Amino acid sequence: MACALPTAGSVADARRAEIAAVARRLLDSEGPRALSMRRIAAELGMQAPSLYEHVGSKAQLEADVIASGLAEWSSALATAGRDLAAVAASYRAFAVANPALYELMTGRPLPRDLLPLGLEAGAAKPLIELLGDEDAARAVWAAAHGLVSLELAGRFPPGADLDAAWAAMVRAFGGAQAQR
Amino acid sequence: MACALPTAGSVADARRAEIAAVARRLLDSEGPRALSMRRIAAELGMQAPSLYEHVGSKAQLEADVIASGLAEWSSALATAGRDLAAVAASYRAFAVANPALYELMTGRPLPRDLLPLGLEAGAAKPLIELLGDEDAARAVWAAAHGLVSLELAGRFPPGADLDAAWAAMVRAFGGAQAQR
DNA sequence: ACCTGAACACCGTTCAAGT
DNA sequence: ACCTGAACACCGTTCAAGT
Repeated sequence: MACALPTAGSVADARRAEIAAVARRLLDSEGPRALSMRRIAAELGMQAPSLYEHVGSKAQLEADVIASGLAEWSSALATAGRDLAAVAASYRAFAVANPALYELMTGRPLPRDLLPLGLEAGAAKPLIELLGDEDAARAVWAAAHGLVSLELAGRFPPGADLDAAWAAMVRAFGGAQAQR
Repeated sequence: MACALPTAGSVADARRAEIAAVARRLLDSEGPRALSMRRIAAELGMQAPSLYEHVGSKAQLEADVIASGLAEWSSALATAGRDLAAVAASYRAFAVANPALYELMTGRPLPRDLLPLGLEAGAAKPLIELLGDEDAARAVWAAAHGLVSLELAGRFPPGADLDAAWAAMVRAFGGAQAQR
C-alpha cells in the first residue's frame, strides 16, 4: 500500500520526503541513469530493499519527484505574468534549466493515481486563462512542449535558430490570446 | 566497427536487415520492453551475444529501426499533398498507428552518426517547402510533435477534444502558409 | 518500525572457445 | 564467418530474518 486515499500521492513521512529529495538531487547532478533504487539507497547509506519500507515502488518515488517539480514549475510560470511571449520564455527557461526533471515530468504517461489531486489542473489553469480558449491553450502547450522536447533531444539541426522558431510560434498564437 | 564510412548506417548484410525487421515487429506487437537483445535473439533462435556479429550495439540496431521508420514515414507524409491540415492529419495518423515506433524515433536524441546521410533532411524538406519559412516550419513541426507526444503519453485530461486542439493549431499557423 | 542479505528474473556487453 | 556459454556489472523487487 503506497498511500492512503484522501491524500493520494502526498509525501507522508519525513524519510519519504528525504528520499525524494535525494532522488531529485541525483537526477539533476548525474542524469536519469543515476535514478536507480540501488544508487539512491547508497546515497542514504542503506540497501535498496530498505527503500520499500518508505516508498512502495520506484514509480511512486518518481511520482514524488514529479509532484515537487510540478509545484515548483507552476509557481515559476506564475511569475511570468499574462503575456504569451513571457510565459513561453519562462516555460522554455525552466525546461532548459532542469532537463532531466522536465523529461521525467513529460516523457512518460502521467502517473495520475500517484500524484496529489488537483496538482495537474492547477498547473494548467494559468495558460487556459491566458488564452481564453481551452483548445487553443492545449495547442500552445503542445507547441511549447514540442519545441522544448525537440531542443532537449538535440533534434534540431546544429545551425537552427530556436529563438526564431519560438517567435514564430508566439506570433502564430498571438491572435488567439484573450482580450481583456 | 559497426559500419563503413561512405554508407554510414546503411544495413550492410541481409542478416542485419532481418534482425532490424524482427526488432520492428517485436516493437509493434509487444511494445518497447520487448526490444531487448536477449528477446530479439530468442526470436531468431540464437543467443544474445551472437547479435553482435551483425549489429555492433543495441543503439545501432535501434538506429536501423529508426531509419526504416523515417523512410516509411516521410513517404506517408508525401501522399498528403500541399495542404497544412492534411499534412497534420497524416502526421497524427502515422504516430497513432505506430506509437512505439514514433516514441523510438522522437523520444531520444537522434543518433545521427548511425543513420544514413540525408535521411533526416529529406524527411523535413516537404514541411519547409509547404510553410515557406524555415522557422515557421520548425514551430509547426514542434506543435504537431507536441500534440502527438502528449496524446500518446495520455497527458490530456480524459474529456479533452483533441480534434479541436489540432484544428486550433492548424488555424494558428494557417496564415504562415506559403502562397503559390 | 526499520534495516539487511540472499535471491529471482531480468538488462547490455565482452570474451574465450568452439565449428 | 558465425555461434555458444560463462561471466561482469548492472536493474526492480520479494522475502525471511534480524534488531
